[in-house]
Amino acid sequence: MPVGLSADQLPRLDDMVTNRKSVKRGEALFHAGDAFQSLFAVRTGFFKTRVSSEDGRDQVTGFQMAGELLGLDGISSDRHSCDAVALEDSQVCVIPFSQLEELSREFSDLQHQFHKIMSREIVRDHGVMLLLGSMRAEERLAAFLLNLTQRLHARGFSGSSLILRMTREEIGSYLGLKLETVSRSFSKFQEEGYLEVKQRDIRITNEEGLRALVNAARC
Amino acid sequence: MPVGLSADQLPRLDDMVTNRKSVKRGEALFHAGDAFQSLFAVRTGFFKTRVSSEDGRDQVTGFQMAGELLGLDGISSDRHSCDAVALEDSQVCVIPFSQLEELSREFSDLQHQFHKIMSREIVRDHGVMLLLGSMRAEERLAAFLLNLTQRLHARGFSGSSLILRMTREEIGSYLGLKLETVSRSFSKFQEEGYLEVKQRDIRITNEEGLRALVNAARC
DNA sequence: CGCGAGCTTGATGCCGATCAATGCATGTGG
DNA sequence: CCACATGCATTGATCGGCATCAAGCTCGCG
Repeated sequence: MPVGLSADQLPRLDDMVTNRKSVKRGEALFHAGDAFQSLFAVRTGFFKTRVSSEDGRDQVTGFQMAGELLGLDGISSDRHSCDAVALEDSQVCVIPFSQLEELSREFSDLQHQFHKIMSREIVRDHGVMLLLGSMRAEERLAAFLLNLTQRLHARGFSGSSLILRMTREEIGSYLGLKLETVSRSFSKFQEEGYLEVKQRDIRITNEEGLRALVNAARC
Repeated sequence: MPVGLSADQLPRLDDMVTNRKSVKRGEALFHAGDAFQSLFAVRTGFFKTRVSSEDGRDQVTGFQMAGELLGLDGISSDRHSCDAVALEDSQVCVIPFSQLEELSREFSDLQHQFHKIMSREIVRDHGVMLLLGSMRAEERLAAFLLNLTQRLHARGFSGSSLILRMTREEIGSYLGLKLETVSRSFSKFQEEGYLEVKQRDIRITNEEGLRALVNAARC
């Protein structure tokens, strides 16, 4: 679990998260409606989360990579409210939520860290709302790519090249666009010299350009 | 604070929330960048929260009425990440966050309730993302109105008529639409007999119709 | 080698943005 | 009390970005 913690907590925390679980590419870690018992920390692999409305519509609400937490949505009603699907063969730590609450009553550091993580998820969602509510297609894609590379970079990967784990359609669903629009934007970025795109293989050749695009003020 | 709590906690909780604060219409309870110290529970009145990007764009991320909580965004970085602005003269309870964490280490019910509230906010945000990412203008407005009336109804107000506390522009910002589109959609709803609209005074005359609109599947 | 899932690219159309004018309510000063 | 200013809402006309429909392409895999 990606938290700052002090020495005496470590063994207890270790106990809590001994339980591991593997999820194959394409399979769900949990579905909307499933009973909520545990949070999950991604150890390896890559996930998407997805909500659906009664009619067929659905929306990708996030992509999660190593070190990120899944399942926070389930606390509110003791049932998960979204699906979490592995985009590649993955492994997670199972964190029984009642144990987490118990431990965090003992260790205020852990408690505070957990609250920060939930809050960060709320702040992230607000950022996505801003993106969905007020950016145009290319700005959305640029913001998405910069966010992805930043997170990958923080995990020791290159800050300038990446392999997409998700399809154009999934990117589109996340960004509120159709897959064709995503594809066209990729092509546009390539023409403009911001990216080299080979299917899911992306190299950023002009990060400043992308950044400028996102911050393109009141045009 | 709108939580289920057991008897022995009440006095302690009361102590925590004795501090009140009034906010006049148009004033901010807090701004993005302000140091975070407390959460706020709306006692009376009505708020909007709003995030801004570096360029001028901003996005309304929510509307809060009596009993709802403000400030959860601030936990993640010890600074608020959005503005909270009163849409009418309002009063809030100040809830010092460190005290809340302390108390919730003692009382697991309170702890769990608080976690549920944060999780509910995440689930709500996912719903808004679905709305912004995949609904068309009229569906968005219908969903918004149904959500508002449902929350008002839960507070003892009429389930079928309401007075909007926010402008068309604020509704539009929340729904990812321009104010003209919001206005046109109101007019359309009136023509179709779903609503009676007199400026900010709304009467729902065909709730089922609105509900059907939101659930209009894969058209 | 051929199939299928995913991706690209083109042509067309529609929804909602934009631009612009008018209407309506509230408030203010002469 | 009226004239006028101001903020918000409505409505019309036009435009543009993205969706939609459609065709071909790429690559991995049985």
